[in-house]
Amino acid sequence: MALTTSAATPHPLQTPAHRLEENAEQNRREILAAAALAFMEQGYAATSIDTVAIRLGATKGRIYYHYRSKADLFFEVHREAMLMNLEVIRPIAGSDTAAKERLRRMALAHAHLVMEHLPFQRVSVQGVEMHLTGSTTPEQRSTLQSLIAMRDEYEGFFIDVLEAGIASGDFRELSARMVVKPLLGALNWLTMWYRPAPGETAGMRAQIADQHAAFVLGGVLNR
Amino acid sequence: MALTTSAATPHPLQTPAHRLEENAEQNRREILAAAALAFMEQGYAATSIDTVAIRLGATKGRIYYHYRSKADLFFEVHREAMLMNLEVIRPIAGSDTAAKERLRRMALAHAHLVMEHLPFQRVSVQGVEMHLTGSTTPEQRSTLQSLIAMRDEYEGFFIDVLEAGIASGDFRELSARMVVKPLLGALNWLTMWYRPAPGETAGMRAQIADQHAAFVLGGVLNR
DNA sequence: GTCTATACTAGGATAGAC
DNA sequence: GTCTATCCTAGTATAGAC
Repeated sequence: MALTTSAATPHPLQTPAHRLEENAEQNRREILAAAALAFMEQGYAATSIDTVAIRLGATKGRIYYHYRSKADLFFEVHREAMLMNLEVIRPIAGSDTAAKERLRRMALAHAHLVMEHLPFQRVSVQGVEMHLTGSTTPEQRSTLQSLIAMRDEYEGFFIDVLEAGIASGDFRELSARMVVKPLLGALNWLTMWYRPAPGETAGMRAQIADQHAAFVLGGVLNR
Repeated sequence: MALTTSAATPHPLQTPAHRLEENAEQNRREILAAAALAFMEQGYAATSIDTVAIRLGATKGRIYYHYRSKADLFFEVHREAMLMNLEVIRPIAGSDTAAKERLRRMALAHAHLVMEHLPFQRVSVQGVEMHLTGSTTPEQRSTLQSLIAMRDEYEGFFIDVLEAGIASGDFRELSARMVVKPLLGALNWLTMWYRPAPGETAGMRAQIADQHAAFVLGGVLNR
């Protein structure tokens, strides 16, 4: 091995800036994924930074260099999950389709999101129950607010399609704000029991997603 | 105040044995209720025995006298919740009613159970996600097994009525084992968002329960 | 039966070496 | 940028007084 070549982390002067940022970005994503996995398996409170680090084949130091605190790490995982979901659902919610079909597609997409990004989605559900109210810094509180705003926006997409369907007579005359809870609850419950089977195919996930979409659609349909 | 009268805890020789046991039983129930509340608000891992004790206006000593460990305390709360649910649902599930109506009543009852015993039910949901697999003693593992058995029995009641409805053609041709997940998920999601409003009436809860029962019934109905 | 005092450990977070 | 070493608090659990 040549003594003059750089270590794993190249010297800034030898590397274009954007390349560096890519690496840093990649690094952070790797940490987030490991954290999401740990939070899914043990829950936020029971997860130690050490176990996340070990998962990465590293030590605390690496994590604390990139994230101020365990709470911040959790928030980043949560934000990542919300951004992902909004990005997928927003175009479907905004599409010019009958409420019935639109809701079916949204439910289908959400079920797929949950199954295919399970660790992040599990964290996102833990975020709902999050009990960080006491010990958070004012800075973290504002982060928490923005996460809640994203969640509200997301729920809003479903409320909108429900109201459209009620107005058109496709759906029963129900309270959209109320029924959106069991609707998303049925889908999010996947995070509680679904774990990918060893040799699972996309077809098996599609079947689960179909069943769930049919279930929640039936739940609001007029007959 | 007479000097000869007993303190809060009377001497055994002055009190009939069954009376003593009632007091002990009452004492444990009080601890369980405080623990359930704390576990609901902060989650199992983030709850300290100290905070449960403070809630009781007592100290750790009182709790550790009655329960060996925090895990045992959690298990007792969980068991209490499961016993409660089984007791309510079993007779409905066993009643000689058409599947459609039977499921509606079971869903209604479950929704009411969740709302009216929220702390215990929230713990029961936390139990599903429970990650105690590593650090439990063999004794605790067997307790955990019995809790899982109760949960399976409970879920079984819903699977049975679903299969009856499929056989009779009232429900769609779906996999009962699969659809029971979003069904109970929709109802259990109540533990995530429902909190009794300050001056809440039984009528308001009945309305929520009705909406939920209608939703899950619609989810499986044939059309 | 409940309290106070205390032993003991895990884990969040930081400092400084490399 | 990551590691090692360390500080420090919080919290489980127990012992012994009352």
